[in-house]
Amino acid sequence: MLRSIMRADAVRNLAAVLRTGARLLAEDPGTSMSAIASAAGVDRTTVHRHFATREALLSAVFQAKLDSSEKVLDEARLMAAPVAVALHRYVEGIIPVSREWPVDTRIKMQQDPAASTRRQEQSARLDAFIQRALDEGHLRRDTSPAWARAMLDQLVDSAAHRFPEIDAAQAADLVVDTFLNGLGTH
Amino acid sequence: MLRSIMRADAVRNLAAVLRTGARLLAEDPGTSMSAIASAAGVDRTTVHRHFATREALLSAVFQAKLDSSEKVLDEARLMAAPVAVALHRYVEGIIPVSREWPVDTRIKMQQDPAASTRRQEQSARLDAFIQRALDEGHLRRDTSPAWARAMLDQLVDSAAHRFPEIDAAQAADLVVDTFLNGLGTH
DNA sequence: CATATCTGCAACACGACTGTAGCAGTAATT
DNA sequence: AATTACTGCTACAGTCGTGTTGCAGATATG
Repeated sequence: MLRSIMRADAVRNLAAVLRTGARLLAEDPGTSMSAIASAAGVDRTTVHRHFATREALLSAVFQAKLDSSEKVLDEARLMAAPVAVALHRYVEGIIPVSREWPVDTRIKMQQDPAASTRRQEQSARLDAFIQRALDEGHLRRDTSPAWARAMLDQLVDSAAHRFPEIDAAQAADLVVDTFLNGLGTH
Repeated sequence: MLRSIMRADAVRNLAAVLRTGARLLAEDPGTSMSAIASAAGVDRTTVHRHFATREALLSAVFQAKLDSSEKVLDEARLMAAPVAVALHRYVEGIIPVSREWPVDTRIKMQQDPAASTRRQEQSARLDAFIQRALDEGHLRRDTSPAWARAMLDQLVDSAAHRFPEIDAAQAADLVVDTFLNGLGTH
C-alpha cells in the first residue's frame, strides 16, 4: 500500500477502516466486511479497493499492531535498561497499543507466515527479558519463565481492556505491582 | 432434551457433539455445524435433530459449562469454609471445568438471557467471595475487588489452557501462590 | 481550472452455511 | 423376534458474505 502517492482522503479512509476493523474484529472475529465498512463510514466496495480480500484486511490490522508493539519493545530497552525500569516502561507503552489494536494476535495467524514469524520474534524478545529478570534475581528462583510470561501478558490484557478508564501510567503501576507482589497480605 | 427416554446411543452422540462442539468453538467461534458434526463422527442432519438451530447448540454448550461450574462453586463452600481453603478448592475444581468446556462464556450471550443471568449469578458469588477475602484481611487493603477478580479469572485461564499438562492440584497451588504472592523476590 | 484520483451505488456470480424433508437401513429396547 | 428409536444419505430452498465490474459524481491536487 503506497501511502505516499495516495490522495489524502484515501489515506484517511484507509486508516478509519483499519481502526474500525480492529475494534469490531476484537469484539467478534466473524464480523463481516459490510459491517466494518458501514461502521467506518465507507462503502463496502471501497474497503475491497484497499484490501482485495478479507485476509488482506486482517493481515493489515495485524501488521499495524505489530508495528506499534515493535516500537514499544525498542523504546523499552529491555536488555539494556535496569529490569524494573524496562518492565514498567514496556507495560506503560504496550497498554495503549493493546487498547488501540484490541485484536488477539493468536487467532488465525497460520495463514500469514510473515506476520507469524514477526510475532514470534517479538515474543522471543519478551521471553529473553523475563529470563534476564530471573537471572538477575528480580523473580523468585522457582518461577517458570513460561508462567511468568503468561502472567505478564494476562495482566497487561486485563489492565488494558477490563479497566479502560485507568490511564496507562497508573495501569502500569498496578500491573507491575501485582506481577511482583501479588494481592495477598504479607 | 429428555435424556431419560432417549436411546443410549442417542445420548452418546449428543454428548459427543456437545464436547466436540465446545472444543472446536473454543478454537474458532465461527466453526460450522458440518465441521462439528464430522469431528464428532455423526452426520450434519443428526446434529440438527438434537439442536434445531445453531444458537440452540451454543446454548447447550454454555449450559453444560454452567452446570459444571455451578457444582464447583457449591462444593467450594466459598462463604462457609476458611478463605484459604475455599480459594484453593475452587481453583482446583474450576480448572478441569475450564479445560473440558474451553468456550469463552463472555461471547454472544446477549442472545441467551437465561444463560446470561445464570452466568451473572455465578459471577456474583465469586465477587462476594473476593469481598469476603478482602474483609477478612487476606488481601491487601488497597486491592480493588474488580482487579482481584480479574486476576483470579486470568490465572485460572492461564493454568487451564496455557499449561494443560499440569494437573489440577499442582495448577491450583501455582495459581493461588501467584495470586497472593506474585512472582517477585521479597 | 483541469486533471487524475477516489468514492458511492447498483448489479452480478459464486460459494458456504443453515434449516428442512423423506426414506431406507441400522441399532437398541421389551 | 418384534417394535420403536435413531441414524446416514440425498436433495432442496433460502440466506448471507465475498469478490468483481461499470459508471457517474465527488474530491483532492497541481
